[in-house]
Amino acid sequence: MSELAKPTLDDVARAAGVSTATVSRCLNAPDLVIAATRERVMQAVEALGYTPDFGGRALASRRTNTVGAIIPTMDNAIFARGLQSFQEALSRFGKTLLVASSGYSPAREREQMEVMAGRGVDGLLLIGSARPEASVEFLRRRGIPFLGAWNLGGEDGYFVGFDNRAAAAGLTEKVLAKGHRRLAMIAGITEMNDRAADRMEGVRSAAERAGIGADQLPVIEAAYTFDDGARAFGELMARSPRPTAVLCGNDVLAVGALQKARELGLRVPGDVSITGFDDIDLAGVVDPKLTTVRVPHNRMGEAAAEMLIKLMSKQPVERRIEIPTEVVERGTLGPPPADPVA
Amino acid sequence: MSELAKPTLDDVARAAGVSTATVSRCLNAPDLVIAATRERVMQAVEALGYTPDFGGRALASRRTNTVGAIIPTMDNAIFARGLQSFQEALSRFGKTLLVASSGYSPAREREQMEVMAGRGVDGLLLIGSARPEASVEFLRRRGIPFLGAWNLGGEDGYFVGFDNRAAAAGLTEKVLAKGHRRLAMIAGITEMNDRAADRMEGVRSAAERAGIGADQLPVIEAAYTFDDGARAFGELMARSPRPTAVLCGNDVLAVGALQKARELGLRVPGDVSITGFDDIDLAGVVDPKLTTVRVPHNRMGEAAAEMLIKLMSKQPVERRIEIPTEVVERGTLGPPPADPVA
DNA sequence: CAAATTAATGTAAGCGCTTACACTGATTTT
DNA sequence: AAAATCAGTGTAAGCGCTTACATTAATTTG
Repeated sequence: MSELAKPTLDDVARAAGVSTATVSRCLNAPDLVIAATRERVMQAVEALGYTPDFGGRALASRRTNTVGAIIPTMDNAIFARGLQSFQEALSRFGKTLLVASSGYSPAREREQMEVMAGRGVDGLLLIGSARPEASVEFLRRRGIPFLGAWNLGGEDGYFVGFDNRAAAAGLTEKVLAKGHRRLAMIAGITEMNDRAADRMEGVRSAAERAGIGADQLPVIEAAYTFDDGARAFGELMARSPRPTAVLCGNDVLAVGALQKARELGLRVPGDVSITGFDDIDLAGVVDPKLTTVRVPHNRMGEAAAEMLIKLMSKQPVERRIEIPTEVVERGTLGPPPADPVA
Repeated sequence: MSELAKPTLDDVARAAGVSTATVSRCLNAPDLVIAATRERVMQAVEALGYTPDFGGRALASRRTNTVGAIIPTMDNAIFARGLQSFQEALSRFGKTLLVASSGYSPAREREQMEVMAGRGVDGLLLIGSARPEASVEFLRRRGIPFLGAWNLGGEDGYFVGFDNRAAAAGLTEKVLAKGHRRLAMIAGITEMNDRAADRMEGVRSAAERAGIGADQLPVIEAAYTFDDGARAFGELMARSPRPTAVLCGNDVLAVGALQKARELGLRVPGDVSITGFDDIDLAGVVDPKLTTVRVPHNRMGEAAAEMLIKLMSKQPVERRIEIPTEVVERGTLGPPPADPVA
């Protein structure tokens, strides 16, 4: 219960009858110390319940063993899952994770970067590549290695993620293959969100290749909630001619759409097909189960950790690691109705 | 692009023509510095792109403005949501969040405590109160203020959370009020998880009060997956007499149960009622929608941040803050069938 | 108006640690 | 056997910051 003064290196050194340098070496490079001494030191460490002070260590060694992550929000299964794996992997390397959230705002992301930089993070995990050049420049100036995750970025920088565009195109092709010609899309908000933008691009390009121009492919952008998905779906269904397949930018929107369909008395996939993206838990639980794209966020989190650690220790690294995705065909995609509503 | 040497307090002081002390004061206690000087200093800060070094600051001030959280996993909506709110609230107070996960293991939690202590966190968020006394003692010795969240603990310590036991009892009473007498429960794993244990206790005690003894209330503990919920539900349905209502320790288990019910050709709630706990997104999406207990994790996260900050600054604090929960009646609870299966 | 008080800033001593360098004694090389 | 090398340890100089105390100038007080 008594609040002991925290023991310092000095205390340990005195207790073990050695210099502080030797204690430090025992902790950081045990091979440099002869076994007998080391043992004596370790006993003192144990006895005093010594744990090194982070501040002192950071100051002296210019390293923090801390990695930062700035994500839009943890309250979104895809980030939570990826982050969890990332953290576990880091932990295995003895690194600690500092978390901040940007709420999808580049300005807030920048602020958090400064916080992280001030904290002396050895490396930084960011989401995607859509950010002001000034933010990137800031990190470069500071010499902080960083990584864009969740998608594959542009010309330079390091990335580990998914080819959202190709995946969306692949899914669209499956939809087209079922015979659908009247497609529509409920996209996530694409501004400053390259995942959402890429997915939209993917759908558009595949449609284009099938001779369906952008003018024939209504797209509504919707925020990340069931309600927004439902609302957008309602709008699309009010159009004439009515789309026979609605591709959604993520599973949450798709589930919202699905609920709205039920509400409108439309059968899925009898009257209209719906697809999602991400394959979060939800996707397998709704009825019918969602046809979607599986995006293995946990594998990505791990790969990101490995990559960042290499980057931090100046080991050679591939510039981008693509984590493969996979279309999961379940119940919400079928052929278009024989007599679509004009 | 060039990797500039990070500017130090000294650089700023020189640029502004003042002492380092004055610069430090500008940053930490601006009132102590006359406006003109302050302005000059701030300009220098701006011009050099100075950000204070965390290590130096921590070392000199014996404070880190860092708060740790050790949670079982972020990959669980209830923790992710709470943690997100916690982090946002902390951020408003200028604190940064260090995250570690225990994977539900007390040993691993203890390890992470030591990591956090080494990092000099000013305070620590833990989950629940089920942990070895030695772990608690460790934090006390170190003088690290800490908080149990997500449920209300025992004799001493600070808590912000839910009365899981009372909430479970309340839900059980609603089930009983529908006329059910043959209850069963699929609980979460209760070992070292007081939330799961409390929920089980709540159900048991309410049943007891209604004259249903523990021997008449089959309970299966299941891990946190759909499959485990489904499996447990299958086992319960094979019993004779068959339960008419299955109370689940969380929504994930309940959804698993629901799926299994469909698979078995049982109507919900016609043949059997099912209830969940937590009211995560899932609950409103399945068909029929889940009757469950709403547990406002975001409010809890915020309350936890406020409480911990008070604790850290030695302000007076209530020992426990209870966040109210609420039964949400939706589609999966109905009266028992007229002719239950013996 | 001298003395006392106050306001603004400077001086300098660490905070706990790492690490370059120095030192010692033992081992290897020539 | 002297010289060179090396392993094991100690000495001590910071790392960048905060803050107690000292100093100076401005203001108030008796």
